[in-house]
Amino acid sequence: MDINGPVESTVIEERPGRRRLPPQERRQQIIDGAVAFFAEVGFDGKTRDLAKRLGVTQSLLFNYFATKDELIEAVYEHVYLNRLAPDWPDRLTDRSVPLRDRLLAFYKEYSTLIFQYEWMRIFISSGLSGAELNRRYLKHLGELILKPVLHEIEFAARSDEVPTMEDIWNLHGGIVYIGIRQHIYRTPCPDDPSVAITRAVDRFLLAFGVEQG
Amino acid sequence: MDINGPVESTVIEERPGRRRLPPQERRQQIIDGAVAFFAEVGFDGKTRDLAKRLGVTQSLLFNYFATKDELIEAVYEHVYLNRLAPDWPDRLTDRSVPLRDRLLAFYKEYSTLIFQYEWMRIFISSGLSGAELNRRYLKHLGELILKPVLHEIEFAARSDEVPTMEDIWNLHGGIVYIGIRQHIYRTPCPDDPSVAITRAVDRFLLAFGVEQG
DNA sequence: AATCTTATTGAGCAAATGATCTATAATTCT
DNA sequence: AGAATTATAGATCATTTGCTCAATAAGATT
Repeated sequence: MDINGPVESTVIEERPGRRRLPPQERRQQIIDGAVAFFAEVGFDGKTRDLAKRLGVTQSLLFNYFATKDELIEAVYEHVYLNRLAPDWPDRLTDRSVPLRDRLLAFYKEYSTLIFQYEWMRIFISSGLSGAELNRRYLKHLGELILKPVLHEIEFAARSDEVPTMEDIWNLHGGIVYIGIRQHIYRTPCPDDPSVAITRAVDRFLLAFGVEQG
Repeated sequence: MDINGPVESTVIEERPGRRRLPPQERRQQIIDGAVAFFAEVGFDGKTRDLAKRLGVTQSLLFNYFATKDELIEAVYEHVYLNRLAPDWPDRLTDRSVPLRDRLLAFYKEYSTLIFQYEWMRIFISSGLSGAELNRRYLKHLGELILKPVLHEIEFAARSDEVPTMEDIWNLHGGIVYIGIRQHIYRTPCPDDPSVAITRAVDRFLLAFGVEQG
């Protein structure tokens, strides 16, 4: 017996006629669709194709976004927003936790966030087209994440060598490259990148004599 | 006194009228211009803009290439061709040379080849758009370069750990990422990447106990 | 049930764009 | 120098594409 409310509400209604949605909701639906669409075909994808995929008229898009560029801007914001969790700087510098654990926790969490089709492709596309948000994101990443990582490794280093910022970018790049191979090049990749990440982090720490438990 | 022939022949003639070139030469000129153009604006750049940059009519382009896609294909071939020097597999496996020297020689040579505006951007653009040449290139890279590198490091390894193919891709990705930051993200980068490369290679070799002179 | 509000549609415009075709003039050959 | 060849230009076509606007109907209100 169905006592938990209308299950049929979860069934997608294939009603071919027009479907009237609250503007807020429709706007979000368009953005979500646009993210998936532009990730797949690039920002030169045609608004008519996007509309067709949404099951909606092309002219409707321009009711919610004055221009295509404005829609793309909304896509940027939706994708870039909250990708850098605000608590990472604190967690990365919490010296009550072994540095290796902090780094592994960060990169495993971060990689599940960014090793996603839509993020990877929109990130690279927007980088290619010189989007301001892209440069801002990388600057934030450097300042809020990588620079603290540098200092933590410096602090924990037991060897005479100490890492440079370029070394940190190298560590980071090697890891990000997994996502690039997966979603940009569409090359065969390990299903679970965490072992490659672990090994990369361990090699890095080893080079600077950081204790690894 | 000018006795060494007509110097003025090296002066670029700003003749505004039509300039008739041998087809072979014009074709090459168009390809070269297209490489620079598409690298800058992406493959959705307009043929009219390309023609204007070349100082030539748009219709002329279609005299040399039946379609825009055919032109792009020619751009791919021009850019991808001979990027992987055929002697690297041999040089990388020449055990009369210390492994570290071989790796450093390869990556310094390879990085000067690929850390270039046009290559980097066309490589990434073509990867995004799923070009077949891109996947073929990466497959070749893996088979002809990275797999030998793996075996050489395995052979030279003095630690109990031995690298995996994923580790090699990680080494490679960390290095390539320099070029991505430079030309895709247009982020501040070291003028000379060779010190970062050297340090990355040394960290890698250290992790597997390879002698480093 | 009738009315009102407005989200959505469908037709269509103006500019952009890939591609075509004929006229023109640069270069070569005789 | 004149004729022949053909690389190039200029005009133009057929679609495509971002965008507009008046008409329509879905859902809320009374």
